Amino acid sequence: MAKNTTGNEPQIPEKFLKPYNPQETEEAIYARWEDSGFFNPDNLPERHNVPYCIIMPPPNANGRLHAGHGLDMALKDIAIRFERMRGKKTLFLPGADHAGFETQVVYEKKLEKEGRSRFNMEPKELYDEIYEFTLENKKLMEDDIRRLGTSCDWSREKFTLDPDVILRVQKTFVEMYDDGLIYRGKQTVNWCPKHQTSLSDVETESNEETTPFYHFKYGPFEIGTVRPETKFGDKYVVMHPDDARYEKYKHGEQIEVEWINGPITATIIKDEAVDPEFGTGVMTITPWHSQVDFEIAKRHDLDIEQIIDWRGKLLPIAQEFEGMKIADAREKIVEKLEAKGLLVRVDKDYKNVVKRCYKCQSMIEPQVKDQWFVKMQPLAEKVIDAVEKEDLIEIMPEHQRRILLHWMHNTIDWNISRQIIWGIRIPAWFRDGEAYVGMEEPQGEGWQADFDTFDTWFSSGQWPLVTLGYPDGKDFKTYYPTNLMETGADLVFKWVPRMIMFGLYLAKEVPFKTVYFHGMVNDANNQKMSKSKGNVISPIDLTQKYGVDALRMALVVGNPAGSNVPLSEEKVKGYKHFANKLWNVTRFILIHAEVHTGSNSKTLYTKKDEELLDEVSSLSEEITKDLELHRYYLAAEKIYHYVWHRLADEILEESKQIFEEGSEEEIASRKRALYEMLLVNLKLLHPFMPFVTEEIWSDLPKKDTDLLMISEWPAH
RNA sequence: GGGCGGCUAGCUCAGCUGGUUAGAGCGUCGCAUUGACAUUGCGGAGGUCACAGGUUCAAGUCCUGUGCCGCCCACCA
Repeated sequence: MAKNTTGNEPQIPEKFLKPYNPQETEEAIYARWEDSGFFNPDNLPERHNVPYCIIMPPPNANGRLHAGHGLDMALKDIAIRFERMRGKKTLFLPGADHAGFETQVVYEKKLEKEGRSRFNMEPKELYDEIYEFTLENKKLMEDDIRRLGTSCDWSREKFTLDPDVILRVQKTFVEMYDDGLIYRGKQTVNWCPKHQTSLSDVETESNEETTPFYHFKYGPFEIGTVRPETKFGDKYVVMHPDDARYEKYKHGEQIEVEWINGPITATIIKDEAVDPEFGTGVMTITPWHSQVDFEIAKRHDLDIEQIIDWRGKLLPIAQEFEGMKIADAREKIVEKLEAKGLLVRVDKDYKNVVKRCYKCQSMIEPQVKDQWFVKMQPLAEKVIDAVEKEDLIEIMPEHQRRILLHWMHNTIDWNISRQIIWGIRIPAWFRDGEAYVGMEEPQGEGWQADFDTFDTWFSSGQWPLVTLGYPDGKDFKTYYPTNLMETGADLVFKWVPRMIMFGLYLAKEVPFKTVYFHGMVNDANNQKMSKSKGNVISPIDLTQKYGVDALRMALVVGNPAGSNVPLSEEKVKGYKHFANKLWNVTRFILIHAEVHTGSNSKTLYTKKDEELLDEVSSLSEEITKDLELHRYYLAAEKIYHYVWHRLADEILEESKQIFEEGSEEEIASRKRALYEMLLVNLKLLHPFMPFVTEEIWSDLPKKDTDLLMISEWPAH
């Protein structure tokens, strides 16, 4: 108990005599919340009757959380805690993503370190190892989510490889196939020669690079290329049909030209894809290794030949260059053409856009491959109708709406086949060029199962549906469409439109009413965090140093929708000070409340104190409004400002004077008012700083609920 | 090539539908302070709101243009 030196000192809980120490309390508080059962909406008291649901974007189950997750979890948890206290029946549904390609890449790096390779492993062996690895990491990831104070219902947690999820995803594929929305086709795909898989466009990075641009003599023409190594099969020479310079050459005409490995017969093709303004207005084509060329070849029914194999080495067509890697072959081929007098000139500082694998930076090799494609146009149209015409989804910040729509207006068919083991199997079988799609293996001999797995976004696109148990689940009926989808701005392409698409296709309803995009969490200088720059800040380290509440405040204050937030240790430290300030405010109020509590509990408030209480009420209303409008950054700043600079700096200071010189009525009124103000402030702060507020609450002598987490919000 | 942002105090940024002398945090300078506060308080300095036009009784805020910075998308070989 408190030191009792004069005999008049108050009896306040001893813990308030020391500074607030988050490390000593956070774990126990989270356990209390979890044990209370109130994370599960089914256990909430009766007043919580209107459903409110947020589905957690499942973090990748292949490692710890990063600072971005910290913001992600904080914003959602603020919304959920606010709505829970307001009496909503709140479901915050957590999950974990197997993260197909991402995880496989992480695991391959691990194998590499051990001197192993996935290419020497049985598929089943590899799958089982990654599965085990993922389960281990999933636990760590979940610990981190708990650590951040996230009030989600763990009893409903979903993993993207849960059997029911797999089943649903496969069923969707079959249904879409039956509806004509999925087809198998030979198309140019983005092939990563290192990872041995095709990638979607969002899994590649396009950067402008300086590459030598070679000009060669090709019969009577001059052609340009940055990729001489693909030119072996070039037997078509293409020009624009209206190009007057080449009028005398007729479409389909054949000419003999001297080329890399001797004379070949070239065919003249006229096609409007050629830009007469670029170079000489003449090009040769390599349909297997270029999307544009492939399209031209298809239009004119030309031969299509593979030049580079799946590992990035030249095929027998290259004759003496067979088996060489691209980089080596390029040089040698140019030398040979030069020796033959066919090299006209080289532009050394030519700039062009090079596509690379977003994970390993290998140059993407366009390859032609049989893959499953989603026909995007009919699906995108539904999204456009829902978002643009019917305005069924509020998107924050507003400009992301335009970006999303722009993407939906310009979408191309989506390759969903991945040549990796770590994912959900595509339910298809092949026999003699015939394909069968269905949930069960077809009858008959000789069917070969498709080895490929789904692009991870094909399954996570259905996340709001599968987590709630579409189509028959009780939760689906209660919580779909969900209220808020809060996620990173980078997912405006990858994820959000796909969820809307699948939601409209399967459930005929948008999956969420509001989308809130947050920006990136950068370092203190607002530079992107990256391992190579060495400026990565671990959220968990920060919580250990300063407490979770401080981290949450630092991430949220001054961070409106869509903007990037610089995270500095100084800022986090500042909010640790704030937690302690609140702690001491409580101490002050408890001391005086205890000293002055007497028989006159019926004393009315003085006019002055009524005004103070009114002021808190209007603050509550303002903050409620801000939270309703998802202005978390403003709400957090306002309550911070009030507690520190109004309550502590002014009201408490003034109270000291009243306690010294005021009348008995004034003193009694003030001490009651202060206690009221403390209660309201703790409630207003709780969504932002759940731990310190709950910890204080647990020692208050008088309150409306045992746990602050489910106490009643002070405004409507 | 197309799209989207940003430009407000030394730094990081707020400023919602246009409305008094433009705000916060950090930093800085001065003063006070052993206290409810290890982590405190009070006060000060510091801004032609990127630039140029326009609309308006009124513009940081709306419109047009310019400049610089950043991000995203893109199949000119």
